[in-house]
Amino acid sequence: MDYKDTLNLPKTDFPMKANLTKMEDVLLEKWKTGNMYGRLREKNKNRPKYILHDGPPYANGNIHIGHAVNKILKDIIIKSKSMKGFNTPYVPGWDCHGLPIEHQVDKSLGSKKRGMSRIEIRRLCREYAAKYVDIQREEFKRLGVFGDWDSPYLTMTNDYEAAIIREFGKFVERGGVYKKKKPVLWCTSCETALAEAEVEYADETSPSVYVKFPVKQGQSRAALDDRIPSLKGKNLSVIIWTTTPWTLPANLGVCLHPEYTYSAIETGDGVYILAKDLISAFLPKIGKEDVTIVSEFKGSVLEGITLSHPFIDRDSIVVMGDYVTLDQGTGCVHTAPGHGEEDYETGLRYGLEIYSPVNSRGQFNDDVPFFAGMHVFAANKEIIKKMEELGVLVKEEPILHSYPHCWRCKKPVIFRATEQWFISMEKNSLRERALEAIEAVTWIPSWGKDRIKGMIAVRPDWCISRQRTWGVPIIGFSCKKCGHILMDHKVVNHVAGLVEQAGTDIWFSEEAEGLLPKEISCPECKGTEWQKEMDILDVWFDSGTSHVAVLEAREGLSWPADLYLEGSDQHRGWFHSSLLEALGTGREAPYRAVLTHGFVVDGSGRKMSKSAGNVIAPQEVINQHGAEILRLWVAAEDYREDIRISKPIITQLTEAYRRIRNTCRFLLGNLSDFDPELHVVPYEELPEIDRWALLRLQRLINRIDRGYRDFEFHMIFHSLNNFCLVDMSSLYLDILKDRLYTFHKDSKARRAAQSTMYQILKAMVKLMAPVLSFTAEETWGYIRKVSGEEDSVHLEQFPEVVQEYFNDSLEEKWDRLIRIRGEVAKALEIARKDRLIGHSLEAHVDIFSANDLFTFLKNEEKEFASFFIVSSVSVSENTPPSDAFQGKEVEGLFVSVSRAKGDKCERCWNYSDSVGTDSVYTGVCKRCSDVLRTNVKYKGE
RNA sequence: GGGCCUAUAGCUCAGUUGGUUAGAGCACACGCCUGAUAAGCGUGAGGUCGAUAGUUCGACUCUAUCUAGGCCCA
Repeated sequence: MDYKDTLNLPKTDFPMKANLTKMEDVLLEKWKTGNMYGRLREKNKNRPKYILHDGPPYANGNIHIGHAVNKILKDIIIKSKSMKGFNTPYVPGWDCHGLPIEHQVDKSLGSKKRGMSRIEIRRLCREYAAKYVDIQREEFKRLGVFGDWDSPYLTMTNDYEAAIIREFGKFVERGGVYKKKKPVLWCTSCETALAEAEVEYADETSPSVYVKFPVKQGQSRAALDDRIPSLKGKNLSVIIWTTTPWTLPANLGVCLHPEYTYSAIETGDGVYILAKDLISAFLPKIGKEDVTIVSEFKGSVLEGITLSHPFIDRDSIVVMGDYVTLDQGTGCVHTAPGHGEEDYETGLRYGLEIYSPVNSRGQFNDDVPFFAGMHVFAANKEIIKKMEELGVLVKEEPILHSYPHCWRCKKPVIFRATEQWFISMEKNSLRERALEAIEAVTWIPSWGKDRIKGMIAVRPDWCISRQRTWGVPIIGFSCKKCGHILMDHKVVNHVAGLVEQAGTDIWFSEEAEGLLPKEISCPECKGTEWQKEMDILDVWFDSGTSHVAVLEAREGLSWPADLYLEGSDQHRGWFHSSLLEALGTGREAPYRAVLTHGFVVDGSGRKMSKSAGNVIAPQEVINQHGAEILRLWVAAEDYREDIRISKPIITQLTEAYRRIRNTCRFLLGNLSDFDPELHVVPYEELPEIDRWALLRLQRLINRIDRGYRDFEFHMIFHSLNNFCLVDMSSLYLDILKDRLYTFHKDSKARRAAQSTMYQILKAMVKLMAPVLSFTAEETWGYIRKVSGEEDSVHLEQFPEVVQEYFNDSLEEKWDRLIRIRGEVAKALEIARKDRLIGHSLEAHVDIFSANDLFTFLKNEEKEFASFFIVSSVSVSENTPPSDAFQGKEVEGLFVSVSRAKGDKCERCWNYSDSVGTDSVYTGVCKRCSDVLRTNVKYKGE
């Protein structure tokens, strides 16, 4: 007789193999048609809000793995906060303006761009951005991210652009904006400013020159002589080295490192000053082998000394800068604040003029002696000639180095100071207030605070102007008559009103008259003719205002955000600009907490790059394994550090996924005939092992709750994984099989097991829902609901811990029992090796012990057979046989394994003497025949 | 070159205020089972805790330097 049909084997349609890509598509469709996001908002509308404000990705290209990490983390937080009882609206956004898009449009236009108007180019940029918003939106949705995808925020909509302009107006109103010269990369052939992204570096030969800057007689020289008497009376010059002789007419200073040692050397052509470490490299240049060192001193000694410009009647001041290096040259850096980034910074520090006597075509202005009208590159030769005549040229030689070139015309570019717009860090104590505001924010991890503080503390004023087309215009007007800049927030707000209706295109289509309020005259000269500004705003200003344009403006959201969550590069980016924008307009920090994640790197910790060939695209993982695996990966990794991804890591996670899935499947299969409304056995009546399982579940709930609370999602994955594996699969569920399969279907013991499993399954599925959103939802669909439960797990709340289930003595006792079970397993394994047994049910186990341990074990004797999954166990105080297994971790425990007595029950596979005693069911044990007889009775009724 | 950060088994992670032989799961090896079956169970082997020096009775833990890597600058 085959007894298999008389067992209660697991039964479920829940597939073992997920076929995730397909299942995910089905669920995405279900969530879409069922308006999942809308239902969540409706259900939670009266709950306290938790606002995670989305940092806008740039609307360019497909999403990469970093985007996926960011959005999945946000989604996990949104979903977990929602299940924790918060109302969690999530409005995704995109950053739509800016150079990279304009760049792409330029590229596709090629030479056609020349004939096009700004309006036309802007239209193409807008279309380009809109296209990628759509593409990325679909890609983000595919990840299973819940959000208001139908109405995201875009920095290029009229209302958003108007908000940007009003915010700019607030800065104007508070006097925080000013206009000043600053050097920018400039192409003299295209006559345009270039961004760093628009230059290409290529090797170029330049004339490098060593030039004497004579120390000027006078007060500063006298002071120097006092400090270093050995220099007194000497013909003293500081020697500079530069590869751009054409910038010498704009020289206003010479920069030394304050800490380096400089030497004054006697050359026969007067005393030269240069860095000590560079002397040996310098001497061959002047054809010397040896020189007398007159004196040595730190660079700081020379600070403020006045030098004479080598060929113009002008002073040059010795300044200090720690960016001076000893790689090459003389350690004395020619400084022209109008022609270099570092020079500019230094110039600001020392109050030097930002002097740049070069026009847009690269020609020297008329006020430049000798070289007026000459193109700067052509002037190099002439300047060298002039210096040679004057005897200030020490040495000239060609040098091959990497030099920036215009990406379009391929010609070398220059640094040229032009008028730029700035937000002052000092006006209204912006820097100070920002630093204070940082203190009030929770930074996770905590070092984020130091990082952003360090940046805010030293950053220069915020240059907000860009000489570009695709962006929000800087609302500024200058008087055509006297050049006065109109700084009036009322004017700015007037334009904002126009933009709200017509978009920022109106700035480019209308003349100044059409943009200004009526009857505006110049406060300086009473002129009424105005010139509009053509620069646009830095895109960081755009995204930096999102807290206003989105959080303040949108119904249902609130200000400030509870959380900003982006990669750690955003300490300089969005966290930074948002903070300055908010403080600069009189608010506090726009976020209560800032969470940062690391960057995705490959399996060996290297950054991903096309050239290294180690890029893994999210689409690749989704198509091959499913978005769920990507989500699990994000949750499994400690994202505060670099996040590694590789094929083996993904493989490992798919294995872990299967394990979790299979545990759910087993639970479902064994609950097929369980109706929670009819069959629940109350806690008090549960066998101890079931109560232990529920206790473990409470621990899991606690741990996972903490994991979500502290944003430590890898704890969640590991806890869940371990719970499924260690507590459930290999222990509880393994032991339970006998009870579930062989006991009477309606027996209390079996219903008790099912009651426990039912609780465990439901809790597990809820706990994993924010991470394994698809699988949890799929599983939820197979779980029998009780009234009041939702059809989607995402509308549910997390399970609450039941304090009653905690029990220290129970926990202690079971820890001990599990350790003993481990010892028995070792003994069984030895018996298996000796071919005494195969399956553990073929074994009888004798346990020997004494004293307290014996008492403890004797008490549990009856439970041990099922606990160890063997046929029988006896506990005795006798002396163990000499070949007994001695406990390794449990002192005083001896285990002896023998063949189980009796025959194997054909039904439950346990060995017992009772097999064959029943007159009808001859092949089974007493326990089974009892069940079978009851079944017949049931059937007969 | 500067600021911030990271380094524990092949992989993903634990490791409480410095205190016994550094833990888990996966992967691996060997075995069992065939009533979770493209599943399940057991046992085992893996680590001078990136390197070096120091503080200490004692360091994975504290300090310094170095190496490798990441982000942001220059």
